[in-house]
Amino acid sequence: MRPVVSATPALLASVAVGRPVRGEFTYLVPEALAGNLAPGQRVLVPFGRGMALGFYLGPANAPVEGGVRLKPIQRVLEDSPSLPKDLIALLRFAAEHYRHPLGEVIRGALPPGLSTAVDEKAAKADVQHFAEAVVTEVPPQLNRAPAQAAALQYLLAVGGRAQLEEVAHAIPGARETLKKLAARGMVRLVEVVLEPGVREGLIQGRPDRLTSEQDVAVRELQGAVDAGGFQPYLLHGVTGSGKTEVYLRAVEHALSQGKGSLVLVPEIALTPQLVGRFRSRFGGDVAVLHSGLKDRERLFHWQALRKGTVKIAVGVRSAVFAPVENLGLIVVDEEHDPSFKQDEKLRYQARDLAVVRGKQAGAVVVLGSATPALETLQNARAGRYKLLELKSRVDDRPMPTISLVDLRVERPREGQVTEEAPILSPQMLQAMEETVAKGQQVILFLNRRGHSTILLCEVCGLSLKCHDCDVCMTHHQSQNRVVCHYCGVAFPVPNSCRECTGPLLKLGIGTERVEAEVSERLPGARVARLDRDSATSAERLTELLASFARREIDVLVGTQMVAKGHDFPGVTLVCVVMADTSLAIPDFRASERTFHLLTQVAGRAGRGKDPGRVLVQTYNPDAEPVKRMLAHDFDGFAKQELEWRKALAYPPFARMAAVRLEGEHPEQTAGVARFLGNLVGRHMPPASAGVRLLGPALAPIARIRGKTRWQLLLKAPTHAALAPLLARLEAALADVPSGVRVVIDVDPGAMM
DNA sequence: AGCACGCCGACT
DNA sequence: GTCGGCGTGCTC
Repeated sequence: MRPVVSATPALLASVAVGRPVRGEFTYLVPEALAGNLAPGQRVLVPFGRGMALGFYLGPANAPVEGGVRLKPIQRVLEDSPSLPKDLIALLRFAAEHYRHPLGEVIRGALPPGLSTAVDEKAAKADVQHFAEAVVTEVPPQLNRAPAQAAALQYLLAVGGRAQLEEVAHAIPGARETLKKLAARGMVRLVEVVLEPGVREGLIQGRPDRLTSEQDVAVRELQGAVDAGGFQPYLLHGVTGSGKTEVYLRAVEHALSQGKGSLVLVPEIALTPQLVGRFRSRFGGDVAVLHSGLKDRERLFHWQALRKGTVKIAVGVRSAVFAPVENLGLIVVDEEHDPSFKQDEKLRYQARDLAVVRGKQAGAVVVLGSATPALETLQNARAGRYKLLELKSRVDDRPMPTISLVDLRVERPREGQVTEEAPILSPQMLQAMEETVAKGQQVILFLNRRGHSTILLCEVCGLSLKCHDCDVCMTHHQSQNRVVCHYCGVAFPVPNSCRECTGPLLKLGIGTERVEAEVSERLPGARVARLDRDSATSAERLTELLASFARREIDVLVGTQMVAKGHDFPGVTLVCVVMADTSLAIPDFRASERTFHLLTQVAGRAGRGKDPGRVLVQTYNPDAEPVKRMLAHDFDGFAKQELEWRKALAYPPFARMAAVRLEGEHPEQTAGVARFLGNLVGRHMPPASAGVRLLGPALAPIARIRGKTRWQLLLKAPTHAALAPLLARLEAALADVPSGVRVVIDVDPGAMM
């Protein structure tokens, strides 16, 4: 019997609108479009007063309740969907899990060229202009043309070839000058039409021998790629054990099987070597995605990946949404790194989404680290991830020897509190002297910017604090200012106490002060500093790193920027100026962070032919992370830390969420806080569900820019137990006055 | 996010 | 009497 066909119901479409509104919207499908819609397509829809960019998600089955007047889809903006199916699934998951409007999530994942309501446009190929020197030295006939001489000089200094843009940046007006030089035949101007990813790349050999551990890991991964399907791995390899080569081989293998790969790294600027190795190994088959890309380049890479002409994407956390076709492999390098967490808009953890994406796409996922996040380690222990270990370094290089300097005993100088309390113990100074004398390099690590971190009145004992935030102002000598590291406000250094005009003591050390002291105590050494203040731009950062790699610097003083995956073979000594700084932070991950940081920075030592040595100054030699790091005992540390976390039900044994609010008017903010606090109280799941409030209900945690910030912390055994409560809260946010900003942060990373 | 609606102060 | 301040609320 034929089913009764009722009068043709209007075709309905479910559309996510690229505006910060929750939910999906239902639109009528005009007859003309009926056959032309595919999920993932960008469409133009009437929304409110005007038009909005929308994303067609699929047919809508039920018309919405209540008498809403449905509007028709206005237009389809592209023939084939920008969004592949598997990405839609991932974005849906992210929107739901991290409680963010789907339309916004989708829009945020697209390159700028596709995130506005305009018709599809193909990205134009990128053209780069190069200048190449034809001569090898500045000829005398340029004596009377200083500008041309300077431009040519620059070109020769950088190896005879540079991008026009770069020269023009260094020497204003160089574009014209170089044209004149070209007319004289001294330089050649070359136009290079770039294929995706083909950039300057050093050709670096593919080592033909792997360590036996690397070999085991590579074979395992290749097998998993061949088998197809989801399989997550934890690649736990000590620093210098050659994890990158394992990634490269796995990606190579996936490529040979026609499968695409996605490689996530914490920060491109800090990992130029890794990017360089991918480029030189795979050339035009790699798209490198980072925040420095111009809109056009971003669009270009997106489309190249979408079409499948480029099969490998290397990028920062947002690249987890890159449209890699036929995805076979996902790599997350330094998976423990906190920069995989996005802290605004969609508050996602890219490492976690990478695993979800792998599951949805049926891909192999490799999370690699020398010091895995405890979450990841627990997943491996529970058998959810397969464990691959690299316990020895490549070329049989020994692990660096680590020793402690107990600052309670070894006072750097006779230790009265003075304005210029010294920082470097005799042992550390001596080690540095020896190292520099041998022509080797030193890294000095201190996780604090500035000169001194506290300005304390000698008479009344008050310390200088930010007017708006409850934190001490840090003295930055180079700018001759005091700066609030919380809100960024800065003003000239006061020469006396605000309250009683007493003299100010400068206490608490930062990298600036360390740099000054090293320069003073090691007069012959070339000293530089690497932190957010000195590396003002990405170029400046690359420049500093390159200069250190070229051994133009003997001692590099820096914050965590120096700790990440750099490979400087000349570094044989790593000094930790004070291991205790990150331990005092009131965060349940403080200990883990400290261990990670210390291990990462120690791993910079001895990556060349000479053995490495690490010296750690501390006031707290019994602190667990310090003690365990000394013994290279990650497993012992992790075991202890996991037991503690389990006993107190912290992640990875529980899920957490923070509800944070911030408002202009204290009373209004407090009112909203009480309102939300009550709401949570009223809708708290039964005790059996295990959802708990952490600490005092809603408590003010900080002041920033004069606004009080409140926070409510929730802990639950599973995400499923937490989600309904969050949904409840989210629904109530509609009633919150606009003067108060509320953010729900699921699994809030380091916040406590 | 836009972009309205809406109810109180300084202007022709 | 009206222009316009931005608080509040809605968008298929």
